[in-house]
Amino acid sequence: MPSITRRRTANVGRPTSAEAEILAATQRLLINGANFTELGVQQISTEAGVARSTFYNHFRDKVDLLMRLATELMSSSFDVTSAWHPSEGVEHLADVFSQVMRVYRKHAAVRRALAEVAAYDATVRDFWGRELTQFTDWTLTLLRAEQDVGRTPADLDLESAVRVIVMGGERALVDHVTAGDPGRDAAFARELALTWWHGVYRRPADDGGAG
Amino acid sequence: MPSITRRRTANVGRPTSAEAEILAATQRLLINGANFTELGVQQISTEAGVARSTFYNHFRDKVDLLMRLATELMSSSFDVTSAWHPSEGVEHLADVFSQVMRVYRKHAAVRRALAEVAAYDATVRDFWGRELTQFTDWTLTLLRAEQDVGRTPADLDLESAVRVIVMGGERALVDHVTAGDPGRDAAFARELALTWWHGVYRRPADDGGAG
DNA sequence: CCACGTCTGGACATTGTGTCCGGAAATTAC
DNA sequence: GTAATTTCCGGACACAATGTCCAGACGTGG
Repeated sequence: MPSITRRRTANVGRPTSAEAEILAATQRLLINGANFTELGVQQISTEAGVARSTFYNHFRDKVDLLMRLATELMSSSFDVTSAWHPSEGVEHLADVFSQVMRVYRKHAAVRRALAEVAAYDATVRDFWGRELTQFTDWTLTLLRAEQDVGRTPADLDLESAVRVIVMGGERALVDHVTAGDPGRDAAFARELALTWWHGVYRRPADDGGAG
Repeated sequence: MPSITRRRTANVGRPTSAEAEILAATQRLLINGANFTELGVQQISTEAGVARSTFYNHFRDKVDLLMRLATELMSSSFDVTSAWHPSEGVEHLADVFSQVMRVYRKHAAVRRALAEVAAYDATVRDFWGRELTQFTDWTLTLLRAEQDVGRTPADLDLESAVRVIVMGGERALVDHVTAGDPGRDAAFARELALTWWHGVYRRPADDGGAG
């Protein structure tokens, strides 16, 4: 893959140029349930009301387009999550998950596309992986601290626990958002929070130190 | 997609025909780390020492090939799992997960390919979904029974819990197998078992009713 | 030897990708 | 207003991969 290049030169003077049109069109198509992989450059261009060649004036290829969409849209759900701390208790954690779920629902289409392409494209996979690394690192730090203070069992296998929480959690969340009943978002968030909480602390609901 | 058709006519008379050759070659390529999506019919045929047209004599397309590989190889890890019952306790559950992990490691390549294609192909996604449905149903039944007997908290949201366990667990498992240290399979299995156990029962390690 | 089924190798139509270019159109600079 | 610059259009091109089709080679069993 060549370098990034192709930075717009005088985009400033033209607010809604073809570029924005293409990004919007792609989102529209994705939201309508289109499958990113079998979405041709032609279709995207047509939907955007733009010549196919124009697409290539702005994007190296479909993957480039997807990444741009992602960075543009993905108001990191990480910010929401990382604000939480065990001292705030389980119920608060459930609230956090609820918020994350809202973010997921909002950007569901793009996230679906990301997951889809990540399965077979290394570039996107790495990008996505980097995104998840934030969570992994954060969780690891948090769990280690809890363990040091003796709140979490000493025999907890940190690496495995983090994997179960981050990878597993992400997957369950996506599955709920794509297949579950939106009316039960809160219930799901609570269940997820409680499962992690008790799973990791391995004891009854002693509100996490109520402190 | 057309119907299933294409059943071998006189396969019996020739044990190791092109068909087996192709299946084996594909596995070889996958195990060597090849990406199923960017694996051309030409490459597969060449690797199998067979003409490209021969490929189409046996498989409708690449997806067909993948499904055949899958059903042939996937000695359901379900059998292993479904043999377990809560009365056997957590540690036994960890053993079960260890066994499942062995199955996963063995068929890792094909499973990776399945996950990959499932991301963008409906046929494979459905197939894969059906596979997971077994687990979902089983877990649901089990949890409901536990809840009826009052061993599991009444406020447990069944549907969500199942999602967290099955989808999340599968993902974490795959992640561990592909990215984790094989030497720590047991540790991971145990962590997974303990997290589910305590997460679902929400109380300390009262060995699950000890029978 | 003949019939049958399989394998071969190549031709073919089709679809999608990414590149390139000449000219139209619009924007900016002068 | 005119010239220069940039973008967009639309179409041509080369290239790669799919899936279909067929004529002929090959080998086995009757």
